[in-house]
Amino acid sequence: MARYSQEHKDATRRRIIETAGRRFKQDGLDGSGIATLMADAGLTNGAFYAHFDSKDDLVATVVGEELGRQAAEFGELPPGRAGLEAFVHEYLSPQHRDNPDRGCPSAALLDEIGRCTAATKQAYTDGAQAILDEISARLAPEDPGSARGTALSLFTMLVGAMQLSRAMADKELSDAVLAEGIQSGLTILAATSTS
Amino acid sequence: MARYSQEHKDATRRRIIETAGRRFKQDGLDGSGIATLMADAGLTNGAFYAHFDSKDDLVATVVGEELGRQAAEFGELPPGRAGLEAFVHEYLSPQHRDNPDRGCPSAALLDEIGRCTAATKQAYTDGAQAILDEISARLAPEDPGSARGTALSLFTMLVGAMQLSRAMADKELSDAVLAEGIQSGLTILAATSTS
DNA sequence: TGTACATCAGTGAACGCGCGTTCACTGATGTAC
DNA sequence: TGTACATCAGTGAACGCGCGTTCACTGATGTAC
Repeated sequence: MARYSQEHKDATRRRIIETAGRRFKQDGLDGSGIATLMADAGLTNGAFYAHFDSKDDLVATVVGEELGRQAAEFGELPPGRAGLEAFVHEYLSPQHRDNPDRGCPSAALLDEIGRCTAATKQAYTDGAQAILDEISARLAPEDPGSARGTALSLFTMLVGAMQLSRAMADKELSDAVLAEGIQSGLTILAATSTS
Repeated sequence: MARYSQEHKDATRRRIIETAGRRFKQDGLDGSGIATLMADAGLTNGAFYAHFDSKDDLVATVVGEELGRQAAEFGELPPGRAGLEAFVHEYLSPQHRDNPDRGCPSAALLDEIGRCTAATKQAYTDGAQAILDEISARLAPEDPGSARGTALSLFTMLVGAMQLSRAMADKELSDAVLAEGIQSGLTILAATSTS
């Protein structure tokens, strides 16, 4: 089976990227091998190198794709500040906690990204800036730059709280982390609502 | 060389734990093999199993030890709320960012801990509660329970900000994340200073 | 329109390597007599 | 006090395994004539 059209190759590449995104977020960057990942995508290991130079190349691509998607998803939220409140509730939900494969790449992978290649860190950096831009623009539409600090505070708190809730051995404690995180998130939003 | 005293065995075990703590925080839990780690501790791979049942056992032990040490270190800070301000500054310093092996285990490993065995998550949970207790007690000495939410907000924001600063490809951006994180941390502390 | 050829995505076995773990062995020390 | 023995932390080679990567090959399709 071979010699397909460019659209077919693009579709296969996209399928690998999306499968890898799910697996990486579920099992970690080191916890997902190429062979398993390709089998998940309905292919064999050898085909991988028709699409990517190396695993590092895939990681950088996936990280860029995941963060770009997350930034774009802000467009689906209710407009303005209300959208951020909805985001806080969705982000710190049990569904998000229990399904990392469909969730935030930062919550699943951020400490590992700090140990990755320069290309991966660059892809992450670009994507994170886009996300912080989205948050800032909703906090202070007339002067987004002034809300950078608040946006960063909200984002890092959410990421830390989700990681913490996933690390809790006890479900009640984990739920409490989510609930208190939501309160903190809304407080951070409220603290700037008059500006 | 063998048949040493109990103190010798305890010292060796401690040396393995401390070497592993540094390596795990530097290269990740999956990025540090037993053989390399034991060589770092001045031993050969086989000796490992005279001290631990498995790598999972070591990970759980190290996570517990690291968090316990971090909780204990709050005792070295200036008393009261001023100690928390000092903690925020130290935590979000370039030295901490650039030396993960000597730094916070949560900043280095939290998303990986969420994928570990129940024993490791339990060790993390216990240690994290001790840390949150230390922070709460300084925020509201007369009623620590009331400051739980603020303590959690501060801790998760610091962890998220440190991970983010380490993931930035650009040094200036990384420095900006630290600086804005410090402002956010002090704001969180200030918001509860009247209660 | 029909035929010969070039392309290249995908196959699947194989590469060397490091992983976590096992195991027969060593030999300095503590204990028993 | 001197001797024989048991202990067990540590050694280092080996185990099977999965890793990332390579490679000779396949065969359906697009292109050239």
